[in-house]
Amino acid sequence: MKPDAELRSDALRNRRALLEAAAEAFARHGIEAPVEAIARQAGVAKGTLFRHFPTKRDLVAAILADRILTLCELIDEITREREAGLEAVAELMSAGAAMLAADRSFFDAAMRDAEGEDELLAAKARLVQALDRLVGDAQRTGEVREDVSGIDVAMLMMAATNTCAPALEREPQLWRRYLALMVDGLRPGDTTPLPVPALVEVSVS
Amino acid sequence: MKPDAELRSDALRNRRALLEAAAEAFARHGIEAPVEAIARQAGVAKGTLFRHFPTKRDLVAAILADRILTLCELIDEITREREAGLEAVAELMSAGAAMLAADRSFFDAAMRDAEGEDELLAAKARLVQALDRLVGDAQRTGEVREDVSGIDVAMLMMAATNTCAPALEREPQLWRRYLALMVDGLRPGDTTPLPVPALVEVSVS
DNA sequence: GAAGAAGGTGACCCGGCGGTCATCTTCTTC
DNA sequence: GAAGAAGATGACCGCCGGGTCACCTTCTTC
Repeated sequence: MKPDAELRSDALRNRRALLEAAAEAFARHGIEAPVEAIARQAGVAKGTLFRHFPTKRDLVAAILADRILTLCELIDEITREREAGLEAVAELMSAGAAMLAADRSFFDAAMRDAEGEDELLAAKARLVQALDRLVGDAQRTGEVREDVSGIDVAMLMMAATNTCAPALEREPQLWRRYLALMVDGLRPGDTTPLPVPALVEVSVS
Repeated sequence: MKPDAELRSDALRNRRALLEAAAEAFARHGIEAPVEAIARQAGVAKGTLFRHFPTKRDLVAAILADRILTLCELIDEITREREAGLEAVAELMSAGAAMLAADRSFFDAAMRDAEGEDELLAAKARLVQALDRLVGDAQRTGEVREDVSGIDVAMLMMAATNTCAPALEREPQLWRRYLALMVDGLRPGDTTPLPVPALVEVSVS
């Protein structure tokens, strides 16, 4: 996709409206939100949407990349302002899980294959790096067990919200319960040896 | 649906073939497996499927109820043959998670609203009861924290597999890693207070 | 303000899927 | 073995949703 600067003024406006409408639609209805509805919400025709994003997949990827970078910035902020340790990890997990809970499409999008979507792959790589640093710092304080990685933390965040997803309307905070249990599973001490290595990257064929 | 005994012999045969084909199709392709393919696999026409199960939903419910009752029997067996404690709970979680990992439709089906599907509601109720007993026994030994319930255990089982689901083909055992972390979260001792009460029943509008 | 390029439009196409029904076949019963 | 009830069939329907394209509109540039 062309850089924004090369776009005509009306095209740029439409592109932004589309991204905004898509973000809202995906959050509310999940990744299945029809492109037609997104275009209508943005005040443009379907053809316009497909001019900016040749496939629905591209649109999803654009929004997901943005979300992931937001998370990265949050990690940087926590790293700067909080003391390293389990609390810092828990704070990040809580914020990330809240984002996942507020956006039905986030999990689905995050776990999809991102092959060929460079922007998205870069965002994911940056996230994993930031998470590993946060977790590593916490491990050095002795507050987090040694055998978990940044990706594990991401997986647990997703696990806590995703399982509650169908119940979110009734119990919008339910994920906090399971996140707390999972944070307790990160403590060192009396632990079960982990039987399988963690994934190396968060992507899936 | 009529009791089997009242069915004509050919109808009974077809019904069984349909259930078998559906179980396999749902396990392999998830709940989205088209009814057409199920009918073909069972060697009957689509109309026949809809005679036995008026909606796809009914077919899913029938299979799910069967799966849930299998889990119940497993719990009974563990209760009889193993000593109560965290190990017993972990064994059940492992078996349940393995079932979930082997059947892409299990989670989706389990979290759907079951309103009006009496057979299914009964099976779910029985499962929750059995889980509460298993967990309660373990708590009495002091090996499991006091603030979790049977439903929590079910949720964690689902959380472990569901989050790995997109990666299952690459890493079919990955769920074991997260299940182990979650089991460690069930230990008493240094725990975070759980911020939200557990659900009372596993069903969702 | 003319001209052409960039962008916008929406009717249309297509494939997939759940579900229906008039019609034909098979089982059961006496 | 006749009759009728129960069951099976598969063409058909309607809906949905992603994606296309020939044609029209708007912006930019000189």
